[in-house]
Amino acid sequence: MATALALFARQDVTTVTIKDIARGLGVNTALIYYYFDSKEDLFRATLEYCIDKAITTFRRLEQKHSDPVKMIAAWFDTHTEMAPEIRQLVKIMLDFKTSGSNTRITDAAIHEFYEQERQILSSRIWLGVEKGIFRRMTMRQAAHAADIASTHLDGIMVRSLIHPSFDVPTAIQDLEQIFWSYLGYHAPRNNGKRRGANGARRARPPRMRAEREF
Amino acid sequence: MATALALFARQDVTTVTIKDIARGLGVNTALIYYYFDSKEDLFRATLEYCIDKAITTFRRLEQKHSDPVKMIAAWFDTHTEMAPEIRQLVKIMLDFKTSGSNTRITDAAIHEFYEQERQILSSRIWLGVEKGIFRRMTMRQAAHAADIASTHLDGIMVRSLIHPSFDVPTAIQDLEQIFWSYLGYHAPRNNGKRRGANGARRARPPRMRAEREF
Amino acid sequence: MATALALFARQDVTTVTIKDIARGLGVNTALIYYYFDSKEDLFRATLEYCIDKAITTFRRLEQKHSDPVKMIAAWFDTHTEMAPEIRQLVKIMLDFKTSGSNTRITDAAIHEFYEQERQILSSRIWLGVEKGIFRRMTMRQAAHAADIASTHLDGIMVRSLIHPSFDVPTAIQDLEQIFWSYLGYHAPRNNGKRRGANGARRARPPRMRAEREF
Amino acid sequence: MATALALFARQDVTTVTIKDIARGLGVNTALIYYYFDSKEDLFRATLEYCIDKAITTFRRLEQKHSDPVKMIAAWFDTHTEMAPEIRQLVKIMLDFKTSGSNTRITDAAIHEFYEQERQILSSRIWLGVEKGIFRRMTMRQAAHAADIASTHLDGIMVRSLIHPSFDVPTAIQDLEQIFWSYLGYHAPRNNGKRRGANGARRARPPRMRAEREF
DNA sequence: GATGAATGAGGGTTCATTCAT
DNA sequence: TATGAATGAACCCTCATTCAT
Repeated sequence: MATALALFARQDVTTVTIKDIARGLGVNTALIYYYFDSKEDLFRATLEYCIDKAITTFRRLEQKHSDPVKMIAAWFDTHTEMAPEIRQLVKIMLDFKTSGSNTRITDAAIHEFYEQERQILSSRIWLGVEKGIFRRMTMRQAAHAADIASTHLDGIMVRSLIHPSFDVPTAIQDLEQIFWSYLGYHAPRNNGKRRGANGARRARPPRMRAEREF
Repeated sequence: MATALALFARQDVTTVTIKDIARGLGVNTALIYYYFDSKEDLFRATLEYCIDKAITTFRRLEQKHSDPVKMIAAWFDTHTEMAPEIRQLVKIMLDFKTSGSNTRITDAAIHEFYEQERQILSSRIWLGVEKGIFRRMTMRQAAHAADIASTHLDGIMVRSLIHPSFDVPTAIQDLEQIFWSYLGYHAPRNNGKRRGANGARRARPPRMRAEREF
Repeated sequence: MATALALFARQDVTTVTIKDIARGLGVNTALIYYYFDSKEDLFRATLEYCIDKAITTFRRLEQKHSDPVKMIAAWFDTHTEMAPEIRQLVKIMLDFKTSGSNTRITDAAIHEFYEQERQILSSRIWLGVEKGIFRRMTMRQAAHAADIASTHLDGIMVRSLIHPSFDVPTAIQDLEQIFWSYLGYHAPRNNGKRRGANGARRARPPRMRAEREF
Repeated sequence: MATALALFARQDVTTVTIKDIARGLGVNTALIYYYFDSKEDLFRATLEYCIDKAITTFRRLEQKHSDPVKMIAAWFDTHTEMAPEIRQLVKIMLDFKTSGSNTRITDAAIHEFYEQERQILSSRIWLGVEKGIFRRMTMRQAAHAADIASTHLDGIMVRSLIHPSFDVPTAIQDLEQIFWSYLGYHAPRNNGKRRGANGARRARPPRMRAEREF
């Protein structure tokens, strides 16, 4: 599935042949049919495998960080670090939708993915609201905020699919800034400590004055 | 090309056959080859036709509205009204990118599309900055703001491709609100007058308190 | 269909490949799919074509001979002359039955074939009964007599499929003799005149003494 | 082989896969190759097994009945009772002939089957001739008579393969009547005693007047 | 302009068969 | 004996493309 994933992410699903996948694995074509019923079955399994991986990653973030701000920051960082994988996922979900194969179960998996993302994000946003870190809002609004961030991230992924030179890390950073502002959270002077090992996220002068917050 | 466009938008480009298109037109398959060199050529032409249409629409907006706020508002409205077409365009650009056919000329067309969008938007943002309607920022920052909005719109389109029930008008409205705020523009009390004939954009209670405006 | 028929008759339907048929015709494989939907469709069409041919032959006999004895004799002669074709037909009907593809329409064609055969034969038998040439019997019994002859002929065809050296002409001649006897018709001294041009039906010493005529 | 036989009889030999047979047995595919060299080998073995069963049945009849009339009557009864098995055998012999695999040894088995049948039948016919029960004929003619009955039976089996609703018991009864007549044997008034347990063989009014005996 | 007929290349899938264990 | 995994050869079918008319 990992091999298939790599190919599905690069080319169109219909352009990837079973033979390509078999060749990528160094095995015989028929062997794929020993493990999967059909190309569509493999595609479905790959998509689900991919979604599972993403959900697991999200869940780990949730367990690691109890502080809302830190978790959300880590969530953005994860998207920066795993941009290629998430881009793959978005692309495959799109392909799946237009491939005509509408297995109920996979629809459910896709739905689950976005649902999980929303839950994890919105629950932490809500925690921040309760703690008085973020501006007052309803739970519904917290979920809505999560959706907006998630939608924008999809946009970033698509842009980077269309434009290979698109600067994903910066775009995510921009989104993050807007997001903090949207939550009414004034980030402490970014003294460079919060940022993890991710070299991609280079220090940049704050683009907005503190008092105006974009 | 219109017929091809409709099919390309619904299914994957590779799953649309020349015969499908010919059948859709009620003509013989071979006739398509009388007008286009190959399937790829047709695809390219269709993409360009589609992009031209979009650019023309944008240009018209520019000519119609000299006021920055009105033009930008109209730009959002256009995206709401023409969501299906724009979704098509995004989908086709994605397909084109993953179809392996990297004609230089089409790459240019795609680039041109985003460039036009950015120019139109950013020039008006800049005008607003100069007029003191929006917060102070550099030209570069104005262009950046345009990019952020454009990226988010792509995200909305993708979401609606993945999730057919995704509420595009509301998502665009949310984006618009965030965008005004980002520009430092405090919209006058939305008294429902600005909204055009678009029934999809139903009146909704303001989701945010005026004083905070997220 | 004639080419397919020849191959279907020789080998198992499943062993005949589309490529075999195309090669037999000197055309490209894909061309077969230009005229037929699938291998099964071709098979079905071939079977129907084959049945039509047989029915046409029978009908011609009926129109040619008004005399019951002559028509029935001609009917046997036809089976002798066209043994290869009829053997093909029987084989293909069998294959069709075991191929799992149970198109209603083809079932109907097979049924039609046997029905036509019975009608043609039994109507002439009945005419002979009315004329007093054959023994007295009901119309139902006439139809039954036709069935018995037809079933035996199928047996002859199968035997010749299993045993390539099986002597079909003699077997048909035997059946004919039994049949005349069954109808209570004592053939006039077979002076060799009745037999047609068919060299296969060589003159043979009468196997039975005239007075007993089995 | 019994499992294979059941499958071969239902579907075309080429459509039965080794996996089908293995699944039917609840064993692994490779195990079949532990006992048989190839699919063809299995097919051959199955055919021979099937033929052996039939020959054994015939031999038993021979040993059981010394009276010619009784044995021949029992022979017809056996065909009525075991119609499904014999139909299988005929079908498989046909399939074998058209499968292209012409193992000498299996040809011999098929030949042996018909030879045994002819010997058993013709020897009893001859006995009847010698005893004066049947009309006078040569040994050769006795063998020929056996062939005619056997051929007709094949026809009956084929008919029932093609037409599942074909009335095999009645067809065999018809054949039997014709056969007695052919042998010049005037059956005693059928008082219902001779018929065995076979319910399928319902009493029917004699279709022929005694004095003419068709 | 427009069509019916024809083709070559290749894709998904199946299946008899083998091999290491 | 028995199995899971692996393979090569083919088969059916599709499709972009061409050609004669």
